[in-house]
Amino acid sequence: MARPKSPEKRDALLAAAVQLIAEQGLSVPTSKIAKVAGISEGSLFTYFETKETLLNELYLELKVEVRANMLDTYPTHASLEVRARYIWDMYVRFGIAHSDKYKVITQLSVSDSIREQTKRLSMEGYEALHAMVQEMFAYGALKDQPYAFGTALLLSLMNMTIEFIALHPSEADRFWDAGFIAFWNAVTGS
Amino acid sequence: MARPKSPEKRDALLAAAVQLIAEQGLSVPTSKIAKVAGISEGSLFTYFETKETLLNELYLELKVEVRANMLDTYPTHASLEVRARYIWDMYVRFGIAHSDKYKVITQLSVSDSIREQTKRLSMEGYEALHAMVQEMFAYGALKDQPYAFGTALLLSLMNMTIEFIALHPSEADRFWDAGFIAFWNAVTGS
Amino acid sequence: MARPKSPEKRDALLAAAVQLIAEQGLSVPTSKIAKVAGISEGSLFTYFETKETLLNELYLELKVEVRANMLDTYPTHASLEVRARYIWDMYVRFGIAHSDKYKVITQLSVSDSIREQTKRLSMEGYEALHAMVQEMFAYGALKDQPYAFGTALLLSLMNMTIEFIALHPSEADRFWDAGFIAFWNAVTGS
Amino acid sequence: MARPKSPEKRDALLAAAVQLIAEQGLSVPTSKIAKVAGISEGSLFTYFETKETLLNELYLELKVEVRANMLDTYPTHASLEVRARYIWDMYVRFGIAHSDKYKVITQLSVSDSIREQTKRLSMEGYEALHAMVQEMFAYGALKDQPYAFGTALLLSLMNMTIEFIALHPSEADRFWDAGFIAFWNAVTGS
DNA sequence: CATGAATGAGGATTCATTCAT
DNA sequence: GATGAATGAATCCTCATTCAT
Repeated sequence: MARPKSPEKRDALLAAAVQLIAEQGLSVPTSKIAKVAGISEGSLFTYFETKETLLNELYLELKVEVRANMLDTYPTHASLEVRARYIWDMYVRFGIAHSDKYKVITQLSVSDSIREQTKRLSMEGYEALHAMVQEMFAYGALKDQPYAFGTALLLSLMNMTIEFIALHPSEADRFWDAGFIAFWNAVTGS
Repeated sequence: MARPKSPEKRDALLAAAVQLIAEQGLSVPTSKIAKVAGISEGSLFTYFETKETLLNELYLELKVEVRANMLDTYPTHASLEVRARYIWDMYVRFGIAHSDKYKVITQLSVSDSIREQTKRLSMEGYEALHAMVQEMFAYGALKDQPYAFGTALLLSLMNMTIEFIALHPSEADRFWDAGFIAFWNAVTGS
Repeated sequence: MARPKSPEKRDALLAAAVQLIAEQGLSVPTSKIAKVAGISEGSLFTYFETKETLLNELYLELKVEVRANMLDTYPTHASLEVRARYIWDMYVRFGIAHSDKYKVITQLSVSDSIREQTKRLSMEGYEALHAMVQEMFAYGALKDQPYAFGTALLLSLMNMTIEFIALHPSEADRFWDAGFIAFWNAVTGS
Repeated sequence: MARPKSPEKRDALLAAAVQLIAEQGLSVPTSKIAKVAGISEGSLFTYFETKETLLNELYLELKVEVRANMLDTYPTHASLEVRARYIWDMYVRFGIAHSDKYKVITQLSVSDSIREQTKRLSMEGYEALHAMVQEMFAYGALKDQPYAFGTALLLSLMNMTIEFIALHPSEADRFWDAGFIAFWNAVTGS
């Protein structure tokens, strides 16, 4: 449980993994990851027992980063719309600014290497967001749905928006706004 | 004059690929696919030059099936809402009824094995859908967006709905409807 | 033993084999040979039981062609030098004019696919040449060697000359002559 | 700091390759080579990136050995005939004593796996021999030919002699001498 | 006889993981 | 701990040959 090993190397490995997976997919050899991280092939396995472990920890780390980004300075006391827009902006901005990390999360999400346990862990800590969604629901046609439906909907529209902007970067602002409006209408419409 | 290439075998290979990829991911060995299809390992390559080709043809075949399912009996002359709901129902139904095919499409979509050409081909034939989205846009806040934004939005919500239902199958109907309403509001809301 | 099958197809197969082996080596697939010959993959095996058989028959055929070329109009009654030069010219000319056949003979000679029996057969019919070599030996330092040594020597110098000319084609005539002189001196020198 | 790459294993692989290629031709599986070398199948590829690389390095190694054998104790200041005979003896002796290596060189020379670069490298370091040939030319009918023609001639006669002796080992000495005399007369005759 | 699909034993190479140094 | 050589199962694909049509 103790982790006496150098955290720098661990981070270097994860960073290398992000870069390489974004470029070449989940099948990148561990040896390549180690080399890009400036670490020996064998040492990778003192930081991560198996490749699968590396992938799971990477997934968690990225999800944590995304969540921190969205929620650490979340304006709890602002108006509903301000808060919703805040979430939207932080997530979409992250997806655009860190397209490699975004891609990796996407790849890992559909892969079969992420354990249930990891998935569960990655979904914790979104209380503020759930609350927000519930508040939004109150006004509209989705009022009887569980908040999880709302967050899934939000996530799906944010992802769609990020991917659409990736294809049409010159009109980023326009789709950024349009996406949010669509979300707002979807959830609050009656 | 020789034994003709048998479409049944081709289909068996594709079906085996669907089953195995849904279960085990894109990394299933071609040998397993051949075995499940009841065909020798080498024969697979008389039907598909490479594994990549198999994957591309599979992708196309599945997309074609989805499209046919959505559009072959599309009620062109029905009201906008009926038509929208028709698309929604057919796609979502397909995703739920053929969760293995649905998973395979998802996996292939994010993989790097699908060629640009294949992607392009898979996007043809959606004119009716584009038209429908444009009609919907006319009424709402998204009126200035390209129809592609609308179809992306539709696709993303249908997928979200399918996946949500897969997690909560006992309440399928409820989320099925909720998803549609969300979509309707998202696109027509002002 | 009877060979009722179309000799044209057999010849086409051998010709295709010459071309492809010269270009790509002995490992050319039989399927390629068949295709270039305009014959189906399986039919190749009605003309030649195995690939090895094809190779052996090809070797023999080429050797026979070379021999015919050298000896069919051999000037039996001409002077020794004229006869020697005749052999030299005919063989070297063949090697240069049919570099593909020449290459194939060379490849087959060192390969392990030619049976002893084939090698033996390919060495028959050189009586005139042996006689000539023996006549040459009479005058010089090699007088006590078996004629086979002389023919080996001749062959080796002709091959060397062909290969040298292949590398320096612009000065073909010069090396052609020089080779012959070297041979003449080698065998008749005292 | 890790286990260092062992030159013994590299040598064992090369030696195994020599043995097996001499016996079975260039198509020996890498797996067999590894097994005979007492090394795991995968390890072969830590010593040689590809089979082609193994073959090229083997070729070079053998050529270097032959050259060293011929030239390392070459009697630079001896008479022309002594020097010529020295070359002849060393090369022919090598060919007879190491018939497996000799065979491998022959096979590789005609194969298409040897890169131009490798061929070029393998031809360096023969200055003494070139000089010797040129000296011999001075006396005879070949005086106007480039020295390369002379070395080609020498090589071709040495190879012929080795192969002839391989077929008639009981009379090795006789053909050994005869070959040299033939060479001497070929090059110095007028 | 001709055809070319079917077969399946290889074959070169890769790669996660282990372990000697 | 760090290193990278060692391992060998696994993978995609090839190809001579057979055989159904």
